[in-house]
Amino acid sequence: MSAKRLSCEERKVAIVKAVLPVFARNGFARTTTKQLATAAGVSEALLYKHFPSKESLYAEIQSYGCQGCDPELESLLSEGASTRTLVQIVYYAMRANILGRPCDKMCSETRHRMILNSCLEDGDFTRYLFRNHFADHMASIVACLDAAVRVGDLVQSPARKQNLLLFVHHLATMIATMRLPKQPVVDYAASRDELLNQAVWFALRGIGMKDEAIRHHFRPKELSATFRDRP
Amino acid sequence: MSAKRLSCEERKVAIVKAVLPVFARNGFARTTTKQLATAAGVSEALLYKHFPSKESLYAEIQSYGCQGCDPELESLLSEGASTRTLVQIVYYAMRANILGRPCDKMCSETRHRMILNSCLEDGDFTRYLFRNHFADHMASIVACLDAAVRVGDLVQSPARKQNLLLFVHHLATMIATMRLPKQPVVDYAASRDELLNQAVWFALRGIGMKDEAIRHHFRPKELSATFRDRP
DNA sequence: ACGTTAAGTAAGTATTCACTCACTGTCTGG
DNA sequence: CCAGACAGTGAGTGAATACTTACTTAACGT
Repeated sequence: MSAKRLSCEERKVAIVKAVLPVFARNGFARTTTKQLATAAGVSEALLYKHFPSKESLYAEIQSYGCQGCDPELESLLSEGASTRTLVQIVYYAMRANILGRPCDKMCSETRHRMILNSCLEDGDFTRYLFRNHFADHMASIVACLDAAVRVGDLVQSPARKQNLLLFVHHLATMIATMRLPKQPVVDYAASRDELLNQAVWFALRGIGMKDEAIRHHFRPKELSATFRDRP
Repeated sequence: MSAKRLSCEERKVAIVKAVLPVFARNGFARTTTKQLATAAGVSEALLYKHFPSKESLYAEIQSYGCQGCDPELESLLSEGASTRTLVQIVYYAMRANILGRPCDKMCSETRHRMILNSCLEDGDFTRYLFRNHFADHMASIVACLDAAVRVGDLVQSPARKQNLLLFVHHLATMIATMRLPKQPVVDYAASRDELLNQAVWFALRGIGMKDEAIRHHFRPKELSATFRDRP
């Protein structure tokens, strides 16, 4: 084997990166340390030089997976609370799950597998992800909801605002889940783009947006172009 | 050990029943044949008398898990296509996932774990479940949508009708998924009943039901009583 | 140049796991 | 009552796997 010599930290990062998709694809128990070593291009022994156990390596990839930056979402949120922003956020969330994020540290599939694996186990990874990535933005998005209500684009809901947003996220996640196996689980009889549009409509109506407002602000083609063009 | 002597078929069924929740909880790879034997109250050797391999036993529990009858849903569907029926079905689907089905061969948690495990693997189980349990009823539920549109309770949706129903199901499934770990993944800041109501509102709005119609047909307390009272 | 440090590995070991075999006890039909 | 069929088990086996040990080699400061 004989890997190119790297510094301790470089090697650690290299291992984590290489190992992440393998763990995500097979789950913890089905992944052997040999597979991990091969994927990282090093010997098993070296794995154990850097990580005391398979478990700790798994923990490492989980925390690595958590520290995702989401520049697109950030810039969306900075645009100020409005119906328009709200629509863009819902579209973006749905798109990230159905079409995949364009520039992402780990691919969407890997992320989904980790989320589901986590929910089947202790839930730590997913909980952390929600607390950090979701909770932070929650306030800004709720502000959008309020703004939309104020201008009459949104009808108040009996549901807690935060839960409405969770529901949107849940829907997106589950659609992605259905596409995880090689042969998709359900047939939506629609292209990815069509499915995306259908899901966004459902979500926007679900949070209480009026049809006129949806039709006015949700222009699939423009939005699609907006996100494709970003770096 | 020495289990009570049963006929071949009885023992087979007994093993499958006993083993199902264990597989569901730990997933395939993390479950050992020893655990399975202990759960079934027999020796590992006997397991192998009845099933040629661990894999085949897993396959067996999957097909066993698929053949679920749903008498409540059946009776709902037989009531004729109407907005009222539609609301009841959405409520029932959501309730079954959030509160659990009252009388079920396997508990809701087991079912969810199997669904997710399946999506992370080949998807066969979940696909089969959709094809058999969902597709059969799909036509009747779509008829309800049509009926609701006809009487003006529902606004037509840009989304395929079947997909609207899938979206409802997805939401329900994901809410249940969040509750799988001992410590729930997200905090909805609501009791189960409140959450159920919030999710039903979201879903009904999502499929395009007008607020007046929802308020008119969705009476949580009555519905709750209806389903609690059934045998 | 050279000694120290640390990255890296080949070849293990102990254990666990899926699966087997040779055997025992018990029901049943004649 | 007994012979044979069959439910059931204890005690394995070989393969795989998580982890270790004893060693090699590249890098670098002085």
